[in-house]
Amino acid sequence: MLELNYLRENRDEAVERLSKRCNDSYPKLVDKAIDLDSKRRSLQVELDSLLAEQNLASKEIGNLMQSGNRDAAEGLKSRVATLKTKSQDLKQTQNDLEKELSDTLYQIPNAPNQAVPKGKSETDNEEIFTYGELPKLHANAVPHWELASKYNLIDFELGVKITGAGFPVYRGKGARLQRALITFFLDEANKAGYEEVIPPLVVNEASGYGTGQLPDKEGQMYYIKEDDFYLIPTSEVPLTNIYRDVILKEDEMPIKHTAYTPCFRREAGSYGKDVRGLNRLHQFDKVEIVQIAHPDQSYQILDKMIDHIKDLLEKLELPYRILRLCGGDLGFASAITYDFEVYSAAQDKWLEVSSVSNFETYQSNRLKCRFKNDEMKKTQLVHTLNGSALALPRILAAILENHQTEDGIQLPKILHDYTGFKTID
RNA sequence: GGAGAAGUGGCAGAGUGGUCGAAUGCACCGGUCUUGAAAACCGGCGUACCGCAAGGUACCGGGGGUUCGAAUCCCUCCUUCUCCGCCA
Repeated sequence: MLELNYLRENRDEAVERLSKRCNDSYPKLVDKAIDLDSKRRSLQVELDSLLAEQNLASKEIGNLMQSGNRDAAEGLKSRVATLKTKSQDLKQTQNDLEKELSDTLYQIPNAPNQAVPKGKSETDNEEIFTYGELPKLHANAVPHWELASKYNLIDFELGVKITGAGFPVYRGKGARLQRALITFFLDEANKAGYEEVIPPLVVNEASGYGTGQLPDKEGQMYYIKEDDFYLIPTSEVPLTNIYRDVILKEDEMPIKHTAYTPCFRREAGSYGKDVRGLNRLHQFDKVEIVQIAHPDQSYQILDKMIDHIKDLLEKLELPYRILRLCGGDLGFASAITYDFEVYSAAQDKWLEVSSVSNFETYQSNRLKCRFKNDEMKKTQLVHTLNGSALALPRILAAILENHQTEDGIQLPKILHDYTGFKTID
């Protein structure tokens, strides 16, 4: 969530930045939060002095008891009892205020960075970079789900039988290609200095709140009722939560982690178009990169993460474009997001394969992930960033579709050593 | 799953109702000494909120309760360890 200090001291700037999201309700929420906070603070002052008086009186009672002055002690006791009733009342009011304040803060998304274009929907996203020629396919080219079945790479129906729609079964060269891509992505991340992690695929409620999936995206996660656990929708959740309630040393940063994990998403409400084949699944594989960064460095780091992903896509010989998301399309917790889309030729579609974001202090504020600032001698919130590098299914779809020939699928050179085969035919 | 024990500052470890935000040791930071280092000695050394400051308030696994007063007593949840059972 946004920092109260920031809202208090830069109210107009916050409202201005939030306006990029094109939602009228935010200024009101900001003012409500500021108002609740100031009430809470003045209440705190009142409560503190009341408690100070109680504490003092209690010590005095102790002294009186020891010196055998019972009557005086009893007198003070009743005085304290009055104070206590009052302070308990105040405490209750304060708890209510705090609850209302945090509810309000949870409803305010991150304030977009200055570079984020104002806009309502994906049509307002800004294309900032393109790479590669759009491939010209042969006359009989088909979409990936047909290729998958033709070459026996993925069995969608079998997945329906075992589980349900959106849980494909990869097999044969399909499974091996998938594994090769995972290894390739992890190797590249390792080379770039990311420490590899194998995290839990199931997280508790606190972790869900830490990275901002809860409370707003509750319905998007699979939930295990008996244990109050959630299946991860992305490894961002366990990776970033490693640093929940942690105070780092300044020279430990930036911290860089990568992980391959399956990701689980209910995708409630997105049935219908765009769900064919690998385009949208309930379970999919992803390699993620995450950084915990010094606030002064996070935007440089964001650029490096972008370069890392560009490099992956270019090595895979896939045409792609980078979009800077407009305010309306920006994720709730993000200050700025770049989406990478590859061109999937047979569908004639751009498919999102990566999303790189700087969350600034929005997540770290919830996570309470801070560092000791050596100069200022203060603890300060870190910046968190993450990006997909990369999401597997759509990459697989694009590889199959773009590299198909009359005689089979020619794999990009970089993968040959990883797969052990060059073509699928 | 059954039985028992325990959770205190970065770590170790005291503290069983009052002056305890918490002894002590180690680690860490600053200083003295030294050509330099080590050792020794001196000082500092949790987080958050309010305050110009002095200072105040909260926090001893989480939550709740008893009491004028709780790290200390009670309830509950979580976690860890030991033993038994089960199992990859």
